[in-house]
Amino acid sequence: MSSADLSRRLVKVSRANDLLCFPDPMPMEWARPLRDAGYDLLSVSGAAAAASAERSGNLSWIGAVICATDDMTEAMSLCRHLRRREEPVPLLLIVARHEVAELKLRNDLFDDFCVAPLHPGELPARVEHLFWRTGQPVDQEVIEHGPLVLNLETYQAGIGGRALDLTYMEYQLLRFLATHPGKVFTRETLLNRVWGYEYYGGARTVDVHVRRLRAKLGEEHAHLIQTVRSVGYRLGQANWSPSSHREAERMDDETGPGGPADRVALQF
Amino acid sequence: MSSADLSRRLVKVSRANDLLCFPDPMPMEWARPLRDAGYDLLSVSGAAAAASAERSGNLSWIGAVICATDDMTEAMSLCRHLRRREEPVPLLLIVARHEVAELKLRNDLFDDFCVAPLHPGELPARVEHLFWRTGQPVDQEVIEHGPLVLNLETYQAGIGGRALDLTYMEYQLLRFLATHPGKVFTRETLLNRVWGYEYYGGARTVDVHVRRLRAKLGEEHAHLIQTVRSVGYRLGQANWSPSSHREAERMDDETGPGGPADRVALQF
DNA sequence: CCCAAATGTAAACGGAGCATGAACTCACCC
DNA sequence: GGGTGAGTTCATGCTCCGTTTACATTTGGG
Repeated sequence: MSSADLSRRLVKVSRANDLLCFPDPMPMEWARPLRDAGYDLLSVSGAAAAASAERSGNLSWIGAVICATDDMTEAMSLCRHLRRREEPVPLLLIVARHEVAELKLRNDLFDDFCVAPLHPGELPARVEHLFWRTGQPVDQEVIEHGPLVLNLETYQAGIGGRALDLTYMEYQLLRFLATHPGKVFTRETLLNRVWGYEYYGGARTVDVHVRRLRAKLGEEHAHLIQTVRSVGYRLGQANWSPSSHREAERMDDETGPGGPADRVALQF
Repeated sequence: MSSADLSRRLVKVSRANDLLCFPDPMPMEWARPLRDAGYDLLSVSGAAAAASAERSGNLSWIGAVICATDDMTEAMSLCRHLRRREEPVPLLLIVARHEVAELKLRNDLFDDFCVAPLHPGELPARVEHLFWRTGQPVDQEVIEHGPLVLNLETYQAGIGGRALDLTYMEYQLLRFLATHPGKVFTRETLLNRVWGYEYYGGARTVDVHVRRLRAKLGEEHAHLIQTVRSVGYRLGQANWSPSSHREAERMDDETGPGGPADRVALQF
């Protein structure tokens, strides 16, 4: 046994150092630098395995390193599962080069990511930084949109000071809409992003959940979720020209009526 | 100003995103993918230069990408400076491989980091994720044409600061015309491109929609959609020749008030 | 000035798309 | 096993808006 192994065991006594890993087994290429940095790895084969591990009371891990280079679908499923936990843990995703562009709309599923192939030192450095900053108040823990408040840590929601008693799917749907206020999402997009890519169900499900959300928001705020006919739904009175003032600086030599000067930053 | 510049100013799909960069100039290797992703780069040579830029009121940047591969000392100095700002901005650090281990003790100086050399797509993806998790609103994609503003994400439209309540087909038609300003489209072309290639319907449908659009644009802006007799419709360059359709039609021999410089050659 | 073609205008029909209420499935718990 | 609550699906009615149709108006050529 190396001295590194020994010190890891000594450290572990005082602090839990377990990282949840995917897939099972974790490729040695990444398992080794993590182990060398003093972490213990608990590999799981997917979301189901993680769930059963949790049910059996094995909840000691303090973070997750998910490798999505081989099975992106299962990796994303696992990410989504981990995000549902009452006590979310820092989640690091490893993706292949050609899939970097795919991350764009899935930012909510992970806290940090690596691009494979990567320098051995990067992985533990990134985990370290992740743990450091999750202890910091950098990340937003609430989403506010007008009278609407979503607490991402406690999975609570409120509107106009009143608490909203939302179910899980209701919360997830509202949260997703609220993370991109104003943007219109098709039902299909919502099913993919909120229900999951492996979900196959009717699009009317979205309608029903929107309806329940509106009911719980109350008549006063029901209009926060707007229907865009033939397209989908969006949250709220989107202020759709917040960048106009920046644009105006570059267009100050434009002539003619209706120029940026008299354009107001409107909110509807 | 060239005609190309004019048209670019009138119509653009904008993501106004200024990033502070170090060093000056930013290495093309990283500047290019960031520019390609729609960011504007403001390079500074160090903390002092950033400070003077701030004093001169140039505070438009919304994030910073600091490359520490060449001058780690100055880079760290710049990081510290940015951290002292009243309104902190997301800060991404680029370090060389052999310096990854150095980061451990400086976690507080940056929000995220990259290890050089890196995949070109990683940089914008990381910036994107950084903005997402720090709660920065991602700028919306809009099309502007004079007083007309179309928000592609929210399916909203406005004219001269006033919101336009458009139906789905109205919006799609206006959007298509606005993405090719000045170009004349036959009714058949519009039916194909806006309604769909498999659409079989009367050409008068276009007329009716144009009429409704003009009505909603208001008398002041109704001329934005111009009729070209025996041909079709176009979204006009009415800023400089609002009085006469005839003049706009005969662009070949025109000697009008706008001058040749303003004549837009760009018919795409 | 007249006529024909092209376009503007108004109204009405009909269907697509959505809200709504209720029933159904499934998991979990006492 | 009954009960409860969440998620999903189904059926129905309704509103909106895209399309058509008919008619008025404009345009341009002879």
